[in-house]
Amino acid sequence: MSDESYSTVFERLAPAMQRWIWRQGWEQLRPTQEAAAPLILAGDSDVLISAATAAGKTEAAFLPALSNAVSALARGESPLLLYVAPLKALINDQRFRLEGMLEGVDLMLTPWHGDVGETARKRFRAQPGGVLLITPESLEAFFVHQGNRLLTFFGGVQHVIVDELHAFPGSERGRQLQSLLDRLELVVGRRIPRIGLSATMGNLELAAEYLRPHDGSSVAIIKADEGEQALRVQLRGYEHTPARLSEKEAIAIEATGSEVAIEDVTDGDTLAVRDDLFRVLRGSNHLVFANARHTVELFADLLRRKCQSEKVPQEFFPHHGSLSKQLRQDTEARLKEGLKPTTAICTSTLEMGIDIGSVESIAQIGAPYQVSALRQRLGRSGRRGEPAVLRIYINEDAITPQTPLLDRLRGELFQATAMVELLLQGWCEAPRAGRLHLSTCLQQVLSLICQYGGVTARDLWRALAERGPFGRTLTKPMLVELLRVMGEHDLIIQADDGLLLHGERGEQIVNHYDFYVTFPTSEEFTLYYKGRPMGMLPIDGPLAVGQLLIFAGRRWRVDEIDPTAKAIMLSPSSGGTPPLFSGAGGQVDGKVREAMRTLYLSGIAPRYLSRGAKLLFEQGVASFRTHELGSIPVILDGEQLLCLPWAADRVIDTLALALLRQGIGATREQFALAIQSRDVDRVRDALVAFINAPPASAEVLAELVPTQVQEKYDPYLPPELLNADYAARALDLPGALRIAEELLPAFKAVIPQAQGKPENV
DNA sequence: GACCTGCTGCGGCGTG
Repeated sequence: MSDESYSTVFERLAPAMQRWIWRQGWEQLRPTQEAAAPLILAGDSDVLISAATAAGKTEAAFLPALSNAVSALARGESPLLLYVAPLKALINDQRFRLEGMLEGVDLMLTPWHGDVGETARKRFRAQPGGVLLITPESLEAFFVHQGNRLLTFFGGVQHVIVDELHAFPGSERGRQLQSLLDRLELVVGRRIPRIGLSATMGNLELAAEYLRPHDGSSVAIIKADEGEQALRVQLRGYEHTPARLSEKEAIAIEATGSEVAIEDVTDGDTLAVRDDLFRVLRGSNHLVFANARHTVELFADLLRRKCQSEKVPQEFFPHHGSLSKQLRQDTEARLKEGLKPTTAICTSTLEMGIDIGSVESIAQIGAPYQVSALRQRLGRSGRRGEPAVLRIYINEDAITPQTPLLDRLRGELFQATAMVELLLQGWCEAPRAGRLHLSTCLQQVLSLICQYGGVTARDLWRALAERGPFGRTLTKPMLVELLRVMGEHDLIIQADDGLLLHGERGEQIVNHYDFYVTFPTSEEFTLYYKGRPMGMLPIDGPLAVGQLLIFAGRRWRVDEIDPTAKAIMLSPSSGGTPPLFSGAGGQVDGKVREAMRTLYLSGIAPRYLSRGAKLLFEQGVASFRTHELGSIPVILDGEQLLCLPWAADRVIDTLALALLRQGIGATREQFALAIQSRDVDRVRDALVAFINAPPASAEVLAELVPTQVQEKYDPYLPPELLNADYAARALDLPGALRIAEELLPAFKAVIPQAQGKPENV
């Protein structure tokens, strides 16, 4: 950037913003800020700014947007800058950053989310304008409760800033936000320039289409030059070794009244991971990511006990979404202050947004599901100029003559390695497009009725589809069917003049505060110790008084369960197992599977693999070669045919359903398609039939899935719509057809037999 | 073989 253009942009900012820049001691603006400012100042286009964390995205958006607000003030207007973020904590952080920028500027700053008190709300309602920092849910509440005053509150809006944009596409919340932003434009009667702030994403064109549905190509995309941050990776591999005591021995010892130490019943390889974490992480700040909350609890407990037995200060703390706000904030504050060495063992809670400062290294237990998540996690590591450090820990089963072929392939190690390779290549997943989002559509219908006090079907079509974000996938017959079934459930009624109003049930739903949230929430019990809340535990399985569990990195006994208050009283205990939290599986991208195949074919272990990991890698390659999976990706494995399509989970699921439809049992097992048949000819004929006469749509296959209800308002959808929604969400028919063709030659070849597994005669 | 996110308006009562 030349001096001339620097000064040009700088001089166009409001004097108050210039003073703020001086106070920061900035000698120049960053290229992203230079590029964004003229576009935002002009106020006639949407802008998507994509950069790694801490790259000055917030300033790139706010310095010019606030400058526009200052100009409007000077013209005697009352401008509004609307900022939407996915996390309350992010709004609280941004509030303090913006306070400095607003010094000497007559703009009110209003954070607005569920924890914000009535006083601040009253102040904004009395004098709308300034900067409003809000969540999608609280914005929804405005439409529900202030439908006839929206113009008063939002009439002056000049820009909408969407922070952490990458968190939105593909989800219910994402669609809800798109709908609300469009409804806002409908209310003010003009296009409001949108500014999206995003981490690196796999496909910025799709992100732009998210930001401005129907017109993504008009969005100006500004991508920061990430620079060359060095990355140091190590991937450590462990083969399973048994615990010191078997389960039987442990039970026998407990029966005599003696206590069994947790270390004696924990697998040897798990303890080895603990020991390595303890050895390398002690003394500074780190994040250890685990894929599941119970893994977080297990390692937090093992490391805490290790600190105790070694008589050193405690510095390992758990952090996940079911822990109480207090416990989480204590850990966050300890990390941020940086006074005492601190390692948080966490789930994706510490992946995004909240300011915890940077940490020295990142550890990851188990293969991640998405490269984009790995990249986000890595973004937390590496102070300026220092390399980011990543350690991945992979545990695989020990190999015995009984070990199934799939486990011999060391899939988790190869998945983790493939993801690191893709990370190094700069690739990451693109958001999923093409979903119907009928659950969210139903919610928006109810919300629109609140806003306008009644709407016609024609109004709904115009608002949601013609100009709104549902237009790409929602058809008129679908909307008509949705409205019909909403009437059946008494969610809506039609007045004599054709106006749609809330039915009795619809009234109940919109009047409950849960209505603004568009994703489903499970019933959770609060855990108490000495009257102090420790966190929330989702209860799906049986839980009994006297049961032992690990929570918040400690061991507990359940003393009392109060179902009405949804409360569980605990007391400390020495035994316990981590609670199991339920959940559906992740979805791995096809590109990751392809990268795995490349690794198997090359047989060359990358240098960042530890000796143990290299050993597992070589075992995987050996099994792959022994069974000639490179040339024929199908093998007879006991009573089943095991097939390796090297495709996305969604594609394998679709293939399994295609076979199921023809009477052949098939399921996805890890990255394989397990076909419950030894009859190669029959499977080949089924594949040929699938290719030559494919089902008319993925919906035909989706009908075979009994568990389609997943989203909040799914229970209200009629079978056909639910089925269509599920098919668009979970299946990929074109992908499955492509892979079926690729697989077909293998089923024409002589299929080898897996070794090492006893044959049923 | 999963994780995360979020929540109004109003009445009643106590306190400074």
